[in-house]
Amino acid sequence: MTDKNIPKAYEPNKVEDSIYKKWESSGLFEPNKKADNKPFSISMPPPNATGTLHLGHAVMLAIEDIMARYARMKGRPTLWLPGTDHAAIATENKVEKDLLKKSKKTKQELGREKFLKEVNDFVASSQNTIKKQMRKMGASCDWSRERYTLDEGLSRCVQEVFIKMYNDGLIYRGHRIVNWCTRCQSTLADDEVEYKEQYAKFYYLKYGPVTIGTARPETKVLDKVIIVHPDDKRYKEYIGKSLNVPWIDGTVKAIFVADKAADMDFGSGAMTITPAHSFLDFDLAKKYGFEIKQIIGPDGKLTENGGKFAGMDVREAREAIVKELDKKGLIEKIDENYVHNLSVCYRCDTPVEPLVSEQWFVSVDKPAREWRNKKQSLKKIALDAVKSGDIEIVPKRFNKTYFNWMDSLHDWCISRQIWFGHRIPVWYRKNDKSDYVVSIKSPGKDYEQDPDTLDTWFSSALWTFSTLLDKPKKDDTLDSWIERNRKKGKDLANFHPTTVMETGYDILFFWIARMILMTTYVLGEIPFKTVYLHGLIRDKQGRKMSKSLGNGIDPLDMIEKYGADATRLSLVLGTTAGNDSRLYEEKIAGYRNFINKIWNIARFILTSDAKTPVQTPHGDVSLLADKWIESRLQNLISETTEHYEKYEYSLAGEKIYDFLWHDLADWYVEISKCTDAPAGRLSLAPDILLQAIKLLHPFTPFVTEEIFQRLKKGKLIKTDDKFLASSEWPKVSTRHGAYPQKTKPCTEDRRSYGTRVEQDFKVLQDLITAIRDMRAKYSLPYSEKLDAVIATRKHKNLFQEQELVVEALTKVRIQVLPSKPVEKQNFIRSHASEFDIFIKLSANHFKKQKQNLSIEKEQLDQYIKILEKKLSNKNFLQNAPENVIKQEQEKLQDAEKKLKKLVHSHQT
RNA sequence: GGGCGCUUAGCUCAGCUGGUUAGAGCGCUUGUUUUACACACAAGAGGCCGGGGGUUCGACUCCCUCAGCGCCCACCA
Repeated sequence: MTDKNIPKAYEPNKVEDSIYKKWESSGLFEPNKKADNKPFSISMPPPNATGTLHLGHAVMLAIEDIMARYARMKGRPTLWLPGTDHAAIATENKVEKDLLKKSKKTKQELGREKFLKEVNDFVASSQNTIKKQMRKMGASCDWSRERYTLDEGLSRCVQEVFIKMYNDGLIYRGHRIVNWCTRCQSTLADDEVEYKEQYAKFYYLKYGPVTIGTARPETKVLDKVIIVHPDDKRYKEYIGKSLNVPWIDGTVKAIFVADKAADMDFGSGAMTITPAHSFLDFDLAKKYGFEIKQIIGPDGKLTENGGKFAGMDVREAREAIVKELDKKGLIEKIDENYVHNLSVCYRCDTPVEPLVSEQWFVSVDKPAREWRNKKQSLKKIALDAVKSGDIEIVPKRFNKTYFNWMDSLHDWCISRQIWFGHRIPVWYRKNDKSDYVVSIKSPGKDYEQDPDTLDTWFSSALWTFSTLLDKPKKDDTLDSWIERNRKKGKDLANFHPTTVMETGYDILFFWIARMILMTTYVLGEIPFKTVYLHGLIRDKQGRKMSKSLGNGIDPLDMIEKYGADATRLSLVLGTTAGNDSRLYEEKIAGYRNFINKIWNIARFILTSDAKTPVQTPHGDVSLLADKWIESRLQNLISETTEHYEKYEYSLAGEKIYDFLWHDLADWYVEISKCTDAPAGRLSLAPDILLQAIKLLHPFTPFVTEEIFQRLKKGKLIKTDDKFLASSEWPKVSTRHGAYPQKTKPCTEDRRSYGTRVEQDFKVLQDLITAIRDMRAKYSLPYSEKLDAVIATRKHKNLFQEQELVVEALTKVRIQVLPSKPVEKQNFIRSHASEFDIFIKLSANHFKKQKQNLSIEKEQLDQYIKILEKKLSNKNFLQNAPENVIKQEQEKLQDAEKKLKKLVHSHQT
C-alpha cells in the first residue's frame, strides 16, 4: 500500500481541529462504562470564566491531559471533569472597570440587579472563549459534565454547606479585625493580601516620657496604651501607672502595660497600640479588655473618632497629623530610609487597611466532626489527611509547606462585600440585624437577605464533589442529596475521592488546603488521593511573565505557529514537579521539529512500497536490527510505563523522543532502507511505530492520532481501534522473538548492562561511527567507495554477518580478519578498544594524506617548541603575571594533547 | 525571623533509592541536495557536576559547612 498524498511537513493547523471534533463527538472523553479497571478521575482546576488561556492553564491542561489519556488507554473508566470559576472579585473588578469606561457609571449607580446582569452577560459571552481554547490544547475532558461554580447545583451546594456549618457551630458572625480593601470595598482573606517592600518615613514621636515609633501616625490619634516588655529596665518604674500625655488631639490619659509582645530591641522598646487597625494590637486589646475605637472607616477616611481630622483620607490625614505633631514639638526624628512591608490587595494592588468589622467566619479550631473515631477540628482533620499519608503530595517537600500553613491557620473570613458570587443565605429581620434566620429561602416579607457574598474559594473548596452531584431535588437537604449520590452507579460513588488533583504550587493554600478542609468535613472523606503540583512558567531569563514586561508568550500563538503537540511538549519536557521552568520560542520550535520527524518516519513507512506489512506479530525475526529495535521497544514500554506511573512525565517523554528519533529513525529506518532483505524482514517498522506513538500519544495526541489513522487506512497495521486515543496501552512482551528485558545491573559484573543483542548492536554502531569519523577526518567523500580491513577477534562473526549493513551506511566495503593485515602500506588506521580499522587508499591519495598529516604535525611541533621556550625563560617566569603564565601552560598542554591525538589517529 | 528550592557543556535543563566512559535540546565547528524529513543527515569540539570538608571500595547523587541566586510564610510597632 502506498500513499503519495502525504505532505512533506506535518501541518498541525490543518488537522488538529477536525481530529478533536471526531474525538469529542465519539464520546471517548466520557468515562468508558465497559472498562472494568479501577476508575480514574481528575477535577480540572476551573479557569476564570472571563479569562483567556494563558501559559498557566496550558501547563495544567497538558499535564492533566497526559494523565487522563494514559489512564484511558490503560483501560480505566476515566473522568476528567472541566469547568469554569466565577472568580468573584476578579470578575467584578473587570466589569466595574469596563462599566466606568463605557458609561461612566459606578456599580452603585447602576444598582445590584442591573450590575449583576452585566456581569452575567459578560461571563456568558467570554466563557466560550476559554472553552474553545481548552479544546485547542487537545484537552480530553468530558464536556458533557462541564460545570460552573455559579451554576444551579453548585450554588445550592454552597448554600447547603453554609447552612450545615452554621448549624454545627462552625460558621459564626463576629466583630473582628479583618483585611479591608478600600477600593474593592470588601474584606480579604489573609492570603489575599500581598506584601510589597517599599521605603517609607518612620516617625519617632515623643509620647510623654517615652519615644514611640510608627510608620502610620494617622492611626495613632487615640492611642493611649503603652506596651513595654516586662523585663525592660528602662520602663520598669512606669508599669501599671497612668499619666497625662500631650498628644495629637489634646491631652490623653495613657497607661503603661507590660507584655512580652513588645520587642526591647526594636526602636525605643515602647509602643502604643491601635487596636482597631493592627492585628497584633487587636489581640492585645482583647487580652486586656481595652477599648477598640475605629479611626479609619471602610471608605479609607478618618472617622468621627479622628476629631478635627475626621473626613480626611488616610494620606491627607497623615500629612495634617505630622504637621500638628511638629507644631507641638512632638517629633523627635524622622527616618527616611525605613523599609516597610506595605500590604496590598492581591486583585487591585490598593493598600489594605486592617480594620474592625462584622463578618462571617469559619472556625477552624472548634471540634467539627468525627474523624478516625474522634471529634476533631477542621484544622486537625486537614492536617491528619496529609500526615496519615491518605493524601500524597508530589513532590513530597510540599508536605512541610502545607503543615506550616495549616498549623498557623486562623479562622477564615468568608464574607465579601461584593455582589458577584454566592449570596450568603442569611436573612435579617428588617431594622434588626441581630435577629436573623439562616436558610436558602426567605423566611418572610419582613426579612432581607445579607447583601454580602461568599469568598470565591468557599465554592472552589467544594469543587471535587459538588461537581459530581446530580441535580438537587427541591426538598433535598445536604445529607439526603449526598446520600442519594453515594449509591452505586452515581458519579460521586464512582469517582470520589478523585484520583489526582493537579495544579500549580502557587495555589496550594488558596485552594488545595481549603478543599481538604471542606471536603473532609462535608463528606468525611478526602477530596483526592494525590496532589501533583507543577511549577510556574518563566521567561528565558527566569523572570515571571507579565504584561508590563512584555515577555509573555501566548500559548494560542504558539499553537497556531507550531501546533498544539509541540506546544504541549515544550511545557512538559525538561521540567520536574514543583519546579519552575523557562519557556522560549526556540524550545517550542525544537519540539515542532521532533513532531515533524515522527511525521516523516510515518511518511517513509507509508510511501515505501518495498516492504510487506507485518500481518501479525511473529517469531521469525532473525535480523540483528529487527531483534535490536524490538528489544529497545520492549525496554521503552517498560521504562516509560513506570515513569508514567510515578508521574515522571518528563522522563517518559524524553525516552520516547530518544527512541523515535535516535533509534527508530536514525538506525532502524536507515538500515531498512539499504538492506536488500527478504520480504517480511526488516518490516517491523509499522508495528514498532504504532507501539511508540501509543506511548507518546498522551503527550502529542494530534500527530499520533493522524499517523494512526493513516497507517490504518494504508492497512499497514492490523487494528480494530477506531482511535489511537481509545486503543490499548502497549504491554511488555517477548513477541517478535524479542530478547529478555534489560535488567538492573548484574551483581557479578556491573558492566554487563543490556541484552546481548543491544550490546552487539552497540558495537556495530561504534564501528560504523568510527568509519564515518575517518571519512570526515580524512575528507573522504561518500561518493568514493573504499575498502577496509577490520581487525577483531571478539566481533569477527558479528561484523561478518553485518557486512552489508556496514557497507550500506558507510560506503566502505569491509573485510573482517582476526588480526591486523600484514601489508600495511597505503592504509590509514583507527583504533578502538575492541577492533582496528584499516582503510586502504590509493597510493596518491595516501601520499596526500601523509602530507596533510606532516604539515599539521610540523605546525604543532613548532608551536610547542615556542611555548616550551617561553615557559623555561626565567625572565618571563619572574615578571609575567601569574594568570598569564598559567594560560601559557594550559596552551602547551592543549597543544601536546592535540599532537598526541593526531599522531595516534594517523598512525599507519 | 521561620521554611523550601536551585547552582551540572556557551544557553535552557534532565540525571530515580550512591556503581558503565555524566546526558539531551538549542547554539557552535566541519562536511553532505545519501530516493522520509534542511523543521534534515553525518562527524566533531565543549564539563575539577558552585567552593571546602566528611561517610564509602566508590559521591553529580548521602551528611556537614560556606558562598551566590530564587521562592514561600510570618511581620516589627
